[in-house]
Amino acid sequence: MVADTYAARRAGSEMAAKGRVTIREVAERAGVSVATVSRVLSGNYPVPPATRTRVMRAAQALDYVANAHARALVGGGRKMVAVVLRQVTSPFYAQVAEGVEAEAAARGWLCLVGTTGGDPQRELEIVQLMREEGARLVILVGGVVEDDAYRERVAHYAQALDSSGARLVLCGRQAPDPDIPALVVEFDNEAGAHALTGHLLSAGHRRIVFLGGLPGNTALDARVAGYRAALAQHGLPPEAAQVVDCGLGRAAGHRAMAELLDGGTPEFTAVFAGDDMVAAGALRAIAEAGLRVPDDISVVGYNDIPLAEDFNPPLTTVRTPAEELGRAAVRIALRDPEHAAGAHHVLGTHIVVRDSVAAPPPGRAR
Amino acid sequence: MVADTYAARRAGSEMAAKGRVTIREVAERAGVSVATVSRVLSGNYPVPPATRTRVMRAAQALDYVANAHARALVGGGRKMVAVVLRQVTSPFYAQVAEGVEAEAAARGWLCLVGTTGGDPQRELEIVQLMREEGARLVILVGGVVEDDAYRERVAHYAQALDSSGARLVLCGRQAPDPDIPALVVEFDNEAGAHALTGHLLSAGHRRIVFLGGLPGNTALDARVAGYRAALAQHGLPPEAAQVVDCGLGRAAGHRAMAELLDGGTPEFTAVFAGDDMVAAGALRAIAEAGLRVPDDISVVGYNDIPLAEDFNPPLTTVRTPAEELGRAAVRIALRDPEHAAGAHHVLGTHIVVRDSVAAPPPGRAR
DNA sequence: TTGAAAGCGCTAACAT
DNA sequence: ATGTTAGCGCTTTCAA
Repeated sequence: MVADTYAARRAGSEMAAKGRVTIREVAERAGVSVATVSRVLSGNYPVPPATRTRVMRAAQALDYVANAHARALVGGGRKMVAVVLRQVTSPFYAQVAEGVEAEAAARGWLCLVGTTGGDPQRELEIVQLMREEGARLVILVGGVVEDDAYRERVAHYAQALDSSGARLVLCGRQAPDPDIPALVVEFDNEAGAHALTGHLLSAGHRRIVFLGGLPGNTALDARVAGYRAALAQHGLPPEAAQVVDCGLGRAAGHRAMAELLDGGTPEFTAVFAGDDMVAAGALRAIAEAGLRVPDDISVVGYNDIPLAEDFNPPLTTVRTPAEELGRAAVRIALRDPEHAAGAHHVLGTHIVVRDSVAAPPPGRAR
Repeated sequence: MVADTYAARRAGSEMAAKGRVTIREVAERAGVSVATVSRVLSGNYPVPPATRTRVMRAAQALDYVANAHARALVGGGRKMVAVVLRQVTSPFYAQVAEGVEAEAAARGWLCLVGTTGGDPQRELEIVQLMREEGARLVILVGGVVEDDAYRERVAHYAQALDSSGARLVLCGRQAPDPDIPALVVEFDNEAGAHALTGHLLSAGHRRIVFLGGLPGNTALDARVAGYRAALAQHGLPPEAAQVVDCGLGRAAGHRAMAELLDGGTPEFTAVFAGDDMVAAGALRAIAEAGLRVPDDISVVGYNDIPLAEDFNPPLTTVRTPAEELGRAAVRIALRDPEHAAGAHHVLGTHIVVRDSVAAPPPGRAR
């Protein structure tokens, strides 16, 4: 009596071996050598139609799939790009990842995704893993607090990757040293923030708080710099700048805004949120405080995530073409590998005007 | 005269070979055999501290990283799980992917992500790729139109994966046949839709349109079924059900809603959107038509994506714990591999009440 | 305690 | 036109 388990059934027909079907089994079934099978499947060598068909049939019948590891071992590695980001659920990061994946797939490259949760230690592990896996392109996405440890880490990644023929791309963060063999692709955050602050200023606002600073984070620091520069250019004193370093995320924006509103009607008339998620939190806190946007307070965000248009009210923000950032990263890195090292590309951004900005309320202007 | 290029510099110190550092180089530097190095690095074999240190130092100095392909070839493959989904920018899918990634990472597994854009052909290619790559777990995420071609495809995936010792998990979609060696983890869409429709009914609505049907898609079909069942249970005739098969996505929801509103004030008083993105589009169209939510029309969505709370008004919807879906998929599949095949797990959902539902306007009730 | 050697599945010379 | 064979980098017996 034999139990009719999957294992038992599997062992039955086709004489299927326990593990995967190998090229040798295909060769046997087709009555040729493994070399011939390899040639047929690789398709890079002339093989007479007759044997070709025999081999294909055998492969099909056995449902053979090549072992990518064995192939990579002898062929010098598969074409694979690795994206490393904080989290995939951030709309902005997700779009970048999608861009990378799309561009990679279009060129027949594989895409590996790793998330760090913002932990440098984890980032290091992931990069190591990607190296082991033989990724030829490692793309680090998103801003980070740039301290000495970071600089050293990135220098090490770049050197290590470079010495094994792989390439490092920094997406939305800077290279600690221009001599490092890494390609940088990012947005001009300072210019974007400058323009956006200008938009607020033009509407008549003078007391604008920047919500979501993150000292050391290059992306946020650049936005803060643009904000300050715009204020200064408009003739306002340095003290006019009010930066709340609450960090990013909807929850942080909500909490910080609630605190700001705690003491009754605030002095400021506009809020520059570090990104759209912060803006979402701020919007919510303002509504909870019984204030209206943009009548009582104007709010702007950054990134123009897909749902920014659905906020209440639709959010005025800066469009940073995230998917294009991802696509550009792989396109540039792959187009001209040699020249890419040390290169620095900046992608343009522009303001998207919607309904979250109005003139400050008469009583509180100035 | 020698150009001081990176290549030249690299060739200089350390005698670094052109490619990656291999175990042999480490062995040479440490003055031991490759076997010893392997034993030290694997750590699964007693090695005297003295040699151990020597080897570690050599590996460190050379910045050695093992070749995962070679390791996989001899060691039977790395622990890797593959997630295949339509796109990463959908908030719902992104959350599922994050859950999978998190649970996999926590167990030391690697996570490969592939996107299909909804193309069955591409899905097939990706699954093939994952097989080549030696994924031990392939997770297909999201609903699909379930036709004969689909059934055949999935049966083939499952059989092929199973015969090479890998496992197939269907996340949010059904197995075409319970005998197929695949694990299914999904939500009870019918129950969720039933409850949500009941919520609308309790508020006094009788003319509710379902926006976002997608005939053949199991997830949507189940929601429609729940919607119809609730209507029937409330004593309404079958004709009371009005299903608009516009498919999913914000754009589709917007377009379909705009059309519905084209002929002036509509007959229906509430909208059941197929998911939150459709709801976002519908909300927008309603606002553009000069109508208010929930005063003129009530709207509900499905999935409770992270930003549903920020819609205008905050959206009443069904919470489907997407990240937990992803985590559960890998947890269950890994916990009891043998028993997982053919198993079917259903995760609970619940309504999240916010501000997008009110009683129908007096003049239009009934 | 350590080394030598046999493969893992595949490709690419090199033979025939 | 097709077969034989030498590795790719690593782990793991089997000896010493």
